[in-house]
Amino acid sequence: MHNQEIAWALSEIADLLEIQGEKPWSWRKAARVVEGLESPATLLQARGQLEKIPGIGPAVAQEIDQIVHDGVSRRQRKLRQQVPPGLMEVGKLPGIGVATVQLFFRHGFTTLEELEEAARARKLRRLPGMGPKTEAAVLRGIEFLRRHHDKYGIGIVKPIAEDMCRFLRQLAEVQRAEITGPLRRGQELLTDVQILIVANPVSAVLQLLRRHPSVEKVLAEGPQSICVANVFGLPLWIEAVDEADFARRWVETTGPAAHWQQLQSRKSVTPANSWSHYLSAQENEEAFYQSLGLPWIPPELRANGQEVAQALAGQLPALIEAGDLRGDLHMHTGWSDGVSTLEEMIQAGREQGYEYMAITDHSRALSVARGLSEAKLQEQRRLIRQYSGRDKTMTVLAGIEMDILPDARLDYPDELLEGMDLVIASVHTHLRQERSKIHQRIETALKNPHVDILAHPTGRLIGHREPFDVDVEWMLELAAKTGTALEINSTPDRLDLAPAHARMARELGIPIVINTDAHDRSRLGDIRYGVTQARRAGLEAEDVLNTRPLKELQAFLDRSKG
DNA sequence: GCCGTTTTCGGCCCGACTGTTTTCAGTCG
Repeated sequence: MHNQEIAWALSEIADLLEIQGEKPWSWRKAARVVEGLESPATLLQARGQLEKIPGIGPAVAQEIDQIVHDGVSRRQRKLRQQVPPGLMEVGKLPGIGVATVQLFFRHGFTTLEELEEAARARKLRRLPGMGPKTEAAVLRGIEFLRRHHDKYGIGIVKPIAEDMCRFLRQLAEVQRAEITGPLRRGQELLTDVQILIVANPVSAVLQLLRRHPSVEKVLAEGPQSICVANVFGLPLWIEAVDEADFARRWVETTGPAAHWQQLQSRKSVTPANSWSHYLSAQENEEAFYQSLGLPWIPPELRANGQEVAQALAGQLPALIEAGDLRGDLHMHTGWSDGVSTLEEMIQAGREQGYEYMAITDHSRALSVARGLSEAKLQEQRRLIRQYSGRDKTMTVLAGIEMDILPDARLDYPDELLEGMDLVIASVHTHLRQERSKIHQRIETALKNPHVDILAHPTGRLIGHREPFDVDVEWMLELAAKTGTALEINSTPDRLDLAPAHARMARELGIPIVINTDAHDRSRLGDIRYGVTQARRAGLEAEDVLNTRPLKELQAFLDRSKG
């Protein structure tokens, strides 16, 4: 069982307890701790070492025992019975907290449907503490949730799919197992996992899958395929194909439909009668595309079919790869709201094989995140430079993720910023300001000569929160003028800039950086999601600032300070 | 529920805005 699955179970317990009026601090903390564990919690559980982890006491440890053993704990089952299932959904509405959920519950509203009906009938505004605005917000929120219904973020889906592929590959009956479908194209939100296998005998593999410990139930089944749901209801499709047909089916299932249709229309230009011949003969994608007179098109570029014309014209970009990155320029430590220590983060950066990295904790205004006072920041900077000086193989930059304040001022004075190796500016608060105010804030940051990078430029949280009200084209044009770099944030919930915007940024010649924003050393690996995002935007290594050698990066950072 | 003491009980990230109210509870990051 994946640590993430255990963390979700603990979070669910926390949510359920909270709705019942309890204060489940330790359950939330335990969830966060388990999520960030280096080694599998199942292993620690088997060795009886769970309780040794700070944040996990006897009660939580016992809970994890049961979750690992049975998939759910007794407490979870009991709590689920006590709380109407629809209420959990209600709690996800933006602007609706526990207290309001409880209020709704007391007045007999336990599902989104009931709430929607009441809101439309203008009855919700009559509840104590409610008004027309909240009523409208509830309707907007319901619409938002509907749009993201049954969708899972790539950060959740990909590890599950990879675990399943690993499991399949180590079976003697399986010759090949590959992720396919929208996940392979790097889509941000997904409804399922699709895996293509070559196996013999197929029936033995399907039989095994039915009894796989992560499988909660079988949703559909045929002679060549099976669809199972894991404990969190995520459907996994596993389809077996003949080895000779693998490449064709892999391309077809990777999709999307428009890309496949374009390929089919190429049948006429390939040698006579060869379509079916090539289709069955090819076992790898390169050969398959070649048979259609095309170079191989990376999955991230497969879209509306225009990429086929681009490929024909020999204009496919040489997409950036994870190995091109020489450093990560945005991460947190325990000095602010990170989990790992400064030393641990630096060590983790070393293990990533980076040439350089930047420590960028939060600034003082973000008190929730224990943002650093000026004195603390200077103390940290001193420490970082000590570490960096000791290591000849990797440079650690002393940076800061500085808040852009609600009144469009920056959180630190220029004199302090000037002394930092790297300055990131971010909007974290007052996200619902009107556009003119948001623009004013972004303008201040971009125009400041000490600001090197604007982080998560639109503030979106995929599936949770819309971007703040910003005219992205306006922002990109300004960034191009000021020469400020824009970030592709690799946190799977953010992936901000979105590919379309990153593409525009590239066209405008804006330096782009791919960062993790890791709050935990184990999350430095999330950089791959940012790279996927960059590939979907058609970015090449040279478009990305942190693929460049330290000297060139340094030249960029010093550009405005001379 | 967990932790760490000023060690067996109290604190648990905290300040400001929003939408509702006429002084504040609730939400958010």
